[in-house]
Amino acid sequence: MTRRHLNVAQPGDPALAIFGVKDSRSQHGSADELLKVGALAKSTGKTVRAIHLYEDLGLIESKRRSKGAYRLFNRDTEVRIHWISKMQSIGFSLSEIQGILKDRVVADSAHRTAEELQTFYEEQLIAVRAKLAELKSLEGELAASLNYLETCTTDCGDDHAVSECQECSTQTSNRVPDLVRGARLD
Amino acid sequence: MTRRHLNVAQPGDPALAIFGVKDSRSQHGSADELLKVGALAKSTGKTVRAIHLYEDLGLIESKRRSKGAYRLFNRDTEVRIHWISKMQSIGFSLSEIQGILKDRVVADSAHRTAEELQTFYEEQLIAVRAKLAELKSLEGELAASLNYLETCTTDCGDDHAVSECQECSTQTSNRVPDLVRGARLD
DNA sequence: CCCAAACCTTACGTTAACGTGAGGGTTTGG
DNA sequence: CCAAACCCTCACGTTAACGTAAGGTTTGGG
Repeated sequence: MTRRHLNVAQPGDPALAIFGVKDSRSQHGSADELLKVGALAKSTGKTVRAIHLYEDLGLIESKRRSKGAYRLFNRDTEVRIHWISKMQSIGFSLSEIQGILKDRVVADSAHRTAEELQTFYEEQLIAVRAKLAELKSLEGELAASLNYLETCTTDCGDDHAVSECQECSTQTSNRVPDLVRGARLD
Repeated sequence: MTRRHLNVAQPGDPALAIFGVKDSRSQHGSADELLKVGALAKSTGKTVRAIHLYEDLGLIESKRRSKGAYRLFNRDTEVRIHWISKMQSIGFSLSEIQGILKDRVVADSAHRTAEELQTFYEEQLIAVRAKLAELKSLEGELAASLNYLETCTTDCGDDHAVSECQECSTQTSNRVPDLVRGARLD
């Protein structure tokens, strides 16, 4: 009872099934298709430790335990973990992911749950678009810098000391890309 | 001499000036325009501690110290720090940023230095484009999920238990967006 | 000249996301 | 049925990027 130090959704919470799935893949495999943690780790590219952590954080849940207390997961957990990986690689923290999953309301109302998810994903969409904008801007800056540097390496003629770049006569624009300026020291 | 535990570029390294700047802003203010750490912090939105850290990591450098050892930075450090912030917000770690700055070769050859930077930025551009692709994919998934959920909240009619979503007859597609599937529990 | 505000160095604390054993059961192929 | 391969539960270690506090010096306006 006092064992869990982490913010975990009550283990007693009914394992909510949210939004229908007509998709066939998710309905099969009732009992035998269960994975032990090692197999799950291998198939998801995560470590056993990571999977344990995710469980502690309430991000995943094992269907049941073997007689010897081995965790047994069903296949859909792979989907969940891949999703987690994706979210992570995009910049979400585990606690943010936790937030997403917790957001699946407790009240057993499909409409309310759907609305909550909608609200959440709308916010996420805005955040994602902001990140996209930033990255695009960086892409542009990188391209500009490469362009600038290209001129340096092809049009500059004889090599010279870096300090002489101060009086460069090769570059036509007087605009030095931020990524070049930023990388400079003064 | 044994005081620095961090990977710092040799303090003795000549403060390299890389690539010319015709831009007027960077040529002015010889001595009086210096900023104390507090002012720099305020103008960049960083904390004093962070700035000290950046200095220890060799990401920035104070022009000189006052008689009482106060750090005095020149204006261009603001540019550098804003650049650092941008890089961070996009997902680069301080040590990666360190890598970028270290990459400004020691050999005093403008051509070689330019080539190094080029190589580096080319890699970065690829990485950035990969991240962009991932984010775009996520954007699409979010949009699809919102679309799916929109149908739930508007076309579904009477409210019902979440578990009944399993036999949904409202959704026309049999494809449940990953972000909805991923958020489900089984 | 005086004192509050700002700065200095040193060093321990913190959150995140696992890594890495320790000590001890469980499974399973041969 | 037995050893190798897995798994379990603690629980402390680690890296990153600062936060925070302690104890002392420097600045600058009144």
